[in-house]
Amino acid sequence: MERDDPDRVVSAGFHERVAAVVRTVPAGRVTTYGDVATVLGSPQVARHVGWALAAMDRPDVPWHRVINAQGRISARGDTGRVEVQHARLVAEGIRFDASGRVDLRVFRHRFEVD
DNA sequence: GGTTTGACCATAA
DNA sequence: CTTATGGCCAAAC
Repeated sequence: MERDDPDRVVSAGFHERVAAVVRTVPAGRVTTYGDVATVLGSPQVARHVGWALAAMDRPDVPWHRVINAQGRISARGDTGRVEVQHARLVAEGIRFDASGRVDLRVFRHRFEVD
């Protein structure tokens, strides 16, 4: 990471691009890591999307609207964040089924596809 | 500077 | 449904 200033969030170009994309997701909608990665250029960088989001604690980035391709909230070990993310999505109108999954057919945001 | 890891994904069994 | 595997690439160690 940037060993210069821990306070100065991030300056990595990748993270910034991820932030820019995630910011375009409107409330009441969700997107997936793969989708964000695809918009960035390659669907294979999905892992980095999640990785980048982990470094973004800024309020201007709706990171909670980013879930995995299975319509589920991902949290490798840190379950605390999952509850917050789930609560935020529900508050925005996202509906989860009994299995805790989101219907991507309905809530998945399309990135300006013509 | 090589190895491990990771908020993933698709596919196979 | 779950588990395993390969892939891709940047950060962390």
